[in-house]
Amino acid sequence: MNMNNSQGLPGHAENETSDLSKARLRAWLQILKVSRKVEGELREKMRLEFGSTLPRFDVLAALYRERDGMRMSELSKSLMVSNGNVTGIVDRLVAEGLIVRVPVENDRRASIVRLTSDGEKDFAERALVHESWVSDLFSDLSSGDADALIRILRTISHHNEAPHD
Amino acid sequence: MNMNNSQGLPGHAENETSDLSKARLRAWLQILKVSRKVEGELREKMRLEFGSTLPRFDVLAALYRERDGMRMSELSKSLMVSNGNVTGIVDRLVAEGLIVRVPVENDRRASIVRLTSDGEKDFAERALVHESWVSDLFSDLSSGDADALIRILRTISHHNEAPHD
DNA sequence: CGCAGATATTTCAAACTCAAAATATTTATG
DNA sequence: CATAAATATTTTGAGTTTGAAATATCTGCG
Repeated sequence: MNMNNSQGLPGHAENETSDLSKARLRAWLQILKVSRKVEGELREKMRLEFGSTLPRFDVLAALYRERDGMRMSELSKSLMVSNGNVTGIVDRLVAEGLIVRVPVENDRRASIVRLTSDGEKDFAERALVHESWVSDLFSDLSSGDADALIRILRTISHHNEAPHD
Repeated sequence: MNMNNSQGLPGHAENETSDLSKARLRAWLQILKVSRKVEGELREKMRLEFGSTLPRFDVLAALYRERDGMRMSELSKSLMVSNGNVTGIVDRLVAEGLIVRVPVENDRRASIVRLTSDGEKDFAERALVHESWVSDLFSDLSSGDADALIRILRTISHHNEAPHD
């Protein structure tokens, strides 16, 4: 699978996992812990305050950034979830009148999803409240630590990423 | 909901969200991104290499740390998922012969779940491979950054935590 | 003892999620 | 043009997840 000591650091060929490997595992478990805790809190607030869910919020947020709309495949790629998953979320948001499916000229396979004016208005309000929830949950995070966190996490998320042109 | 500027820093009563609030939101979005990416990769490897799933691995891991077994409620609290959720996962692991339910003396409502010897053996092997996967995914994370990451994330996960005793 | 409230777990319905298969359409290739 | 391969999306089946309701049991109080 992977060779221990994959950075080529000096060391002897041992079979136990390295200290570095264990530190990385601890880091991952801590990410998971924070992620679950925060998601749990946000989900509950979403439900109580908006009568909605995180996945729906995520779709609205993506469409709010791309006001001209996105294809289903762009949405699923942007949210890092499966294609089939997005279909169901979009169905419900359409039923709620917050988004619409628009056929694409010259490609009858595809459709573009975009916010309705209701969806735009609703999301704009929700986004402000959502940001305040996050800021509250992260109120122990200083500006410097936030920057450090972002920098470190970026090195992880860029792992094995194709360099763009 | 929350007052802007909840740290009592100097500033004027403005309505826009603060730079700090935005930095925290970006930090949260980055956590979410890494978390989803890593979970996705681990889920796929889990499925291909072990024919199993992350939630099942998480339950086995919790029981491996508590060799004497755990109650359902302890499990769900430790994994930060709902009670009903654990029931289903445990049912499947029991069917696979990796764990057992043991009745609790003097409390017929509760049961204790613990690894079978098969479960213990299987998990011990899987845990090593799992650690190597994580270490590979985090191979750009230095020892110092891992420690910094853990420290910062702990300040977040300890937010609003009841002081013990 | 009797029984109200607390506790532990399961069941349930709805939503989310994935991977794979199915469908529909477009593009490329001979 | 025909049709194989590629692309975009939906459908499907299994599993996970939640929150609420249902069950079963225990505890404390009169």
